[in-house]
Amino acid sequence: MASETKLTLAKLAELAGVSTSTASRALNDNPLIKQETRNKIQALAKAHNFSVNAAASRLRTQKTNVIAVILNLIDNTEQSTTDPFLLKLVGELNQALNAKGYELLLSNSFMASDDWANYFIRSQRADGILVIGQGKSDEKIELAAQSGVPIVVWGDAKTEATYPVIGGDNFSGGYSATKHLLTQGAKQVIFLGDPEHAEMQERYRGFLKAHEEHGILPSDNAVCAIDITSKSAYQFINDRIKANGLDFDGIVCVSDMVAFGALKALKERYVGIPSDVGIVGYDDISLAELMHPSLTTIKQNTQQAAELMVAQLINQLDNKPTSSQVVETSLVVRRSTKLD
Amino acid sequence: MASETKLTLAKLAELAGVSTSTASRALNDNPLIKQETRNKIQALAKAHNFSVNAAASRLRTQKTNVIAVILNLIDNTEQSTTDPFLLKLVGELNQALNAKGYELLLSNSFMASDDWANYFIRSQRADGILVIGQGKSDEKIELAAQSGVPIVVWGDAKTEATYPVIGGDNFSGGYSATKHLLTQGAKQVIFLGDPEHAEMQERYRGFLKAHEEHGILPSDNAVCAIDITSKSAYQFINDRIKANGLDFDGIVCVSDMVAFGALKALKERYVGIPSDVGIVGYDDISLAELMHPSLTTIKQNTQQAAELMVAQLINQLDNKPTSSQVVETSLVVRRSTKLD
DNA sequence: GAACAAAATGCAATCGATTGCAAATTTATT
DNA sequence: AATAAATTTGCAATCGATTGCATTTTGTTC
Repeated sequence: MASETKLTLAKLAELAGVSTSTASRALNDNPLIKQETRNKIQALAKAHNFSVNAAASRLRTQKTNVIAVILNLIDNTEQSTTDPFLLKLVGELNQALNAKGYELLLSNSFMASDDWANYFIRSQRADGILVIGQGKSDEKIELAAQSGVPIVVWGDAKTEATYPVIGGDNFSGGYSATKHLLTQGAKQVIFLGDPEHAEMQERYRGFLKAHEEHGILPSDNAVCAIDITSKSAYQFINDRIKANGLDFDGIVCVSDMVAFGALKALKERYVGIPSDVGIVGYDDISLAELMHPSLTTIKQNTQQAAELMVAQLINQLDNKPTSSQVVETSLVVRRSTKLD
Repeated sequence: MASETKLTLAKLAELAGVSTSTASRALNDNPLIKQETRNKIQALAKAHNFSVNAAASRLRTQKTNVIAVILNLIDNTEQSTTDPFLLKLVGELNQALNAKGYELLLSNSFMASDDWANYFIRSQRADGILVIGQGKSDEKIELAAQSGVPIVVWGDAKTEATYPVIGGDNFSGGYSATKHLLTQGAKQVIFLGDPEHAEMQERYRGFLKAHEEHGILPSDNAVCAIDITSKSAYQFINDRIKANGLDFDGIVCVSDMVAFGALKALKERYVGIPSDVGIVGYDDISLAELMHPSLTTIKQNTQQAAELMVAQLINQLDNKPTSSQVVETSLVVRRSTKLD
């Protein structure tokens, strides 16, 4: 139905009886233009439903006002498409970016060649990159960062890196989850998740620290390296009990989804929770409190996370100094660990 | 560090000793150019990490290869940022779009003025729009569609509309959920969700049909219009039982999240599931089977949904005829309704 | 080797907005 | 009233890739 020919700035200017330069400046609220003129042109633009051609504007200004958000999936797990925590974070990033006048281009690490800097930035598709997840290796991230591209990563803030990393305090998260279980009287706590990832590694360190403080040695097979999915967790716990019997009385999980999988396996075997086994999740997704029993977990403030990430990215865009930042992290005690 | 000056097509052409036209055509694999030349230039581009300036290309070609995905939130509920189903759909859309060479610009209905056609399309930010959710009113959608913008909506496919709507068969979903409960012997089934929305309305019709077939009249207060969140559901069920006692023995929920909220309330009151109350969800999100008891639900094939939406959108972009489409919908029976 | 067809390449205009600088207009100053 | 200063506005180049048309190169045929 584009009945009239396309409305360009030039045509709008003509309608207003001014030059395109004036029109352009007026729309951008440039103080060079008399207030009255600005008002008039802005009103006219609104009346005619005019909106600046983004492609042309980006070409000319060399700025897109778009930020690429990359879900950095871990190969061969489908964590990201399923995990509500990550998607929640995407939602929060969307809000935070919009608040600062940016739009969000969504990608995952499977698409978009391996050279992010090239694909997103040099091609002028976006001004900066937000990465969700460090993955097992950070080569792609490092590569992009090396080439001077504005980039911020959600991961473990303690990571030594050339780019800022925003993340919860994983050490303290792992520590307080474990300590909580030990304090409740657990003697054999297992760690459910792959300590190879940067974030998990820190949590595992916290796990060890808590044990140390309690003067307890984790059992030999305390570390259970599994994929970060509820399915893996379910299978693992099943197999473990089948093979060894119930040789643990507490579980520290690396995500709520993992905890749910474990919970299911335990319930099916009529293991009492928390009487026989206490269980702590990570993330505090909205379902955690809906579980039965409700899930004790480590809460990470996603809204704050998103705001910090965006703030650090904007710092880079403005050539200001940047730094890694830690997001609030706290233990939320619920029924999966609490014996009334 | 962008040490060298920015690499443009012109510079690349110079390096290759050809004109920019040839370089451009070579990169686009235009058969006008000798195969040998094409190979050479493509190799050179790769070697120098060249990638075409998207802004310039979009300006010239009048095509962005970007699709805007709008999470059409229902005012004053936060359904969308929390509901895993919707976010899952976004993930699937991302895959489906990428497979067709499009990128995904994420938005929600709060930002981006009210005039979507204007904001996204006329401004040349995107070539088309995918809307997730019809909301309570479709004015914004209708407005955009009226102005001839390529647009496809996830909602109820039976909706009479000028734009194609992709959705599950809500009537049949509501019907089979209800029928299943009645067949299991339920006498007083309630409908948990707001029948004002197009999708829910259809499901409610199915609910009525099933009752009719069983020769049962739904009770007066069978319809429970609540927000589509687990919290509302939890509160509602709590209040209801407090006020009326347990005056129902089956619940048809409009989403799994709603079902979870109801489930929690029931469990806290030691209502037996499914012995006292059977419960059916909708969507089959990954957590449905992890619940205890696992949740009987209506599964909607999100991958197929995404593919259909993208296909219909591309039809519009190609000026081919389009149509609303129905996505596979099936009852998945689990423990929340099945008395062994 | 001339004549013509086919294949390959290049020229130059174009997409639409922005912005440095120059020009025109208005206001202030003496 | 004349000139300087300040305020507004307009001219024209620019961002970088694409493409219709013209031109050159290569190949074919007699």
